[in-house]
Amino acid sequence: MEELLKNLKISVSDSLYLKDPESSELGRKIIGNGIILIDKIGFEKFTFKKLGEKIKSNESSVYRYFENKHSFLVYITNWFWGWKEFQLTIATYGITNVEERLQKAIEVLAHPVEEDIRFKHINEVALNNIIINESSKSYLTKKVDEENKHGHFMLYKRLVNRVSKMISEVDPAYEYPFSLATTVIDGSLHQHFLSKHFSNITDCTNEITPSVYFKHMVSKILIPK
Amino acid sequence: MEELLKNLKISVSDSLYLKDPESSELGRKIIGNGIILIDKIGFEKFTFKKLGEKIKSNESSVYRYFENKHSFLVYITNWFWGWKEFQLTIATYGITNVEERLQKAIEVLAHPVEEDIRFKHINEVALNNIIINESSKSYLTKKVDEENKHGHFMLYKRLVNRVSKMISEVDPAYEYPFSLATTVIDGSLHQHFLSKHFSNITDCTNEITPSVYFKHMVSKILIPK
DNA sequence: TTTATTTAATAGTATTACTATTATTTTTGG
DNA sequence: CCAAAAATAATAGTAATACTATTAAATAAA
Repeated sequence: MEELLKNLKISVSDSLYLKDPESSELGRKIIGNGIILIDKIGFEKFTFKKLGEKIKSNESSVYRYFENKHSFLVYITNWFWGWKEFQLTIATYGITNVEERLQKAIEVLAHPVEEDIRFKHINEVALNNIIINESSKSYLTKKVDEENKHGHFMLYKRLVNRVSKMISEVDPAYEYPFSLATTVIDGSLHQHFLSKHFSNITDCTNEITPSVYFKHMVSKILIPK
Repeated sequence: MEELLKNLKISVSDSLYLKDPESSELGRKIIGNGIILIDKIGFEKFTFKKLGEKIKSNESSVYRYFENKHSFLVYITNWFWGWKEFQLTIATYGITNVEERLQKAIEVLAHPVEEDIRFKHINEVALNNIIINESSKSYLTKKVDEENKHGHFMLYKRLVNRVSKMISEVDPAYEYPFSLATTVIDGSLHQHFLSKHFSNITDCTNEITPSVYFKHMVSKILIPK
């Protein structure tokens, strides 16, 4: 099993890059170091010039892979959600009890991220920080609708669909499975942020993770058939 | 009552501006038109130069009121939360039944915003759009902690506190009143955004507003004493 | 009415977010 | 293994951004 998983690739829509970064060493360096750099200095201060310097390559080389830094952010965000869905699939595989499965899913979604040895060039912890701190900037723009049309948020939407389906399996009569799914997914990012920077307006801590809070929430809202 | 309320001023921490924009005609023009402009072109494209042109004044004049556009965003965000708290206070005043009061509070928080004639120079609908689309950019920065120390998010935090207190009044045993309060407040902004741009991953519509969804959620989670 | 304050106009700077061109290196296909 | 193609690196250039600084003109306050 572990061996089998070593050749995995999260496939991200090709409209998000000019040249597939997974197709070359330089491309993987761009992704790997770009994630570290954004985590370190923040998306606003991040530039392709700085990234070029960091990987001892050139600004223009980075531009050959991504149109601009916004596309880069959308790309790594998609990668993250693809990776999450993949984890969710593995973690819930074989669980036949629908309630138990949903609880497991929430745990995977809302628990703090740990390093994944299966993807060597990507630091998942740094990426998770980016998802918490920067990812909303990928859709909070005037071009959302256009980008959405081009499928730039597909992996996120697919994940929401999957979770909402799990919700409906537990309680087919519940009227807001989509909203609840997005509340859990995006809300847990937000609670992570709050526990780090605004600890006095959240109950989430290192012990009581957002996962605990949301599992409790969902168990109260849904009435198992 | 209406007459009394006409001289209201939402007071925003003075560390957020260089010169109080409420203290002059130009200042109010900056606020009023700045809100319209950000709503129109988005925060990234918004500059003080463009705002200067719009109000037929000068870029440098705007800089005498605000250090930079980020401060401007934090200022109007604070104004919004101050205004919301004010509305909440009025709407829940005199309701003695704690459950009813919390439901009313959620309604005020999560319902789409309407124009408020009491503040002539501010277009609350445009401002609400900004809160939905841009406000998270005010805290998703590398300087959050520093800014937070200076009290730049106080009005938001005060509102969360107030709502969490209402939650605890309904169910003193509930363990996550803060997280639930932030989930309702920020989650409803998010659901508004989704219903506008990602309608197929939310159940919220013009009829089923986030307010309906969150009122249901809270009623399920809390067990009235 | 003079002084202080506010506002407007102009100019200037470093950085950003790119594009374009050319040179050099690497890859690959016959 | 060599030539052609593709990828990468280096350099230069541009318009816009996010400011700062200075000075002039208008307005308000003492």
